[in-house]
Amino acid sequence: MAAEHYDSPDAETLANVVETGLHEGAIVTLQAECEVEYDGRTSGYLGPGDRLLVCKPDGTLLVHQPDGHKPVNWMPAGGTVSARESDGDLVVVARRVNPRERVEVRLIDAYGVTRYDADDAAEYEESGTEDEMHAYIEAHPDELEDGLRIVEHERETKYGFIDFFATDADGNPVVIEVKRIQATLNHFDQLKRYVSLYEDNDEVRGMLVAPSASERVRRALRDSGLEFVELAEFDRDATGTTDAKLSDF
Amino acid sequence: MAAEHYDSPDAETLANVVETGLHEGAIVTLQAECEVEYDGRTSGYLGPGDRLLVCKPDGTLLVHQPDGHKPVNWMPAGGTVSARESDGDLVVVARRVNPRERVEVRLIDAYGVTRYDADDAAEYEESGTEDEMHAYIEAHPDELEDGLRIVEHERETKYGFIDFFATDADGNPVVIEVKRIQATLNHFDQLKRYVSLYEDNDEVRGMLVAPSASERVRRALRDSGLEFVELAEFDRDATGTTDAKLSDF
DNA sequence: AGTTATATATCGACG
DNA sequence: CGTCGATGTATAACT
Repeated sequence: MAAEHYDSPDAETLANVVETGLHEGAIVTLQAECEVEYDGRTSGYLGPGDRLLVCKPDGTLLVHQPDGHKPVNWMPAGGTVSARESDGDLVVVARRVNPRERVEVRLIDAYGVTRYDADDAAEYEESGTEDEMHAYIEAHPDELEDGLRIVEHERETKYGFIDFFATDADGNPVVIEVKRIQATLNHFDQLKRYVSLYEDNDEVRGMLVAPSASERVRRALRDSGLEFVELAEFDRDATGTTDAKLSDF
Repeated sequence: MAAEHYDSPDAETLANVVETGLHEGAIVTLQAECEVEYDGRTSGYLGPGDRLLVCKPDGTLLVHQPDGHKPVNWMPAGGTVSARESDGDLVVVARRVNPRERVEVRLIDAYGVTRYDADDAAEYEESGTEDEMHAYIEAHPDELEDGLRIVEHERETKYGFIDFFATDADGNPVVIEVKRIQATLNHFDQLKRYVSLYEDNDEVRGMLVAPSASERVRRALRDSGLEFVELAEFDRDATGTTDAKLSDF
């Protein structure tokens, strides 16, 4: 059996399942009333309540309340998760060094614990990312503007990487920043920063490529002499980078 | 009992526990071999493997692999999670409308399922956030520069919100952007955008306040005539906004 | 519902 | 190990 469950475990069982399970590469989940302390980049306290704890062998710890996508407290992978008894209660502690931080969960009442020896070699295959949008633009620069020619992809400058450095039909340089999602003011900022590298050249153009942009962003671009180009849909298959086996649904 | 566990559940039991549990406000966790499809903002496929599923009554669905902080697939709160039989397998589907997206998990082999009627009224109390840093600066502007006077907090402009609008000892205006973490190029961008609103006024200063900044960011600031002010530690208690009951540890 | 900015963001790539 | 930029970012605040 890949999963072993214990109902209403005592502190000793809990400590054993957590410590041994994690050491042997299993995921350990607990249902328990608990209180939580965090100290690190900020600090905080969560009073007693029923939560779901997930401990992974890579040092990940998640504390989930009944609502919401994000764990209320957590530790990312890379640290250590351990369990010890303290005053008859079990205390689960997750730590890491960089940055130095700690999550401490004191279990008041454990309803259940499950050791799960999960075997998973699969990797997630994703399609429609910004990388694919780049590949599509590189293959179809005309979609942005007639006569546009890509000169360089990911050009490094002292202010960061420019998505595309191109030339237009008249041979003038064009700095291009590409976003997969609706353009924001920060994206405008980013483009402006890159264009500012060439401010001694009046001929240089700046182009923000995205599926959409708010009126405020469009105005900011206009005010700075920059351009917005809408690119909503791009043929994901045409890039040749997709190989996910998606069944039809 | 707050938690009910079923070992090696059949598809009917699974469907019942998921549907009934979620409907009645419980968290449902599953250990199962499964494959996952996502379609929405992007699309993707995850081949068969052992994962932990977490379903919450608010429509949250999490699919966790054995490693890593982030779920490999998920649905945020606000949608619906449902379970149905298909070809003898159980299929868990999470959907939402805005944006329109769907996660579909086909269970190949379920090792265990737990219904958890969690009761949690506590709220997380946090200290050391950027809000508190703002409160500290508002109470102690001298920490940034002698004679500095805060004129306005969160000033709205056509290009977004300015953290602080202030005047220096000489009465010149100062635009201040505050970051709780090390300053990045994006933060520099943001400050520069706000300062650009006053570019007709040569006297206006721009100040980026953060615990640290990379050399690249400092150079970018210098090149644009903007200033960096280091504010690493601020007395969290002095702001009067903390009321978390942190036990000493 | 749309926009803006924050986050204990996390994560990956690159130097 | 630091820095930088993407993320199906999620989330809160405000319009």
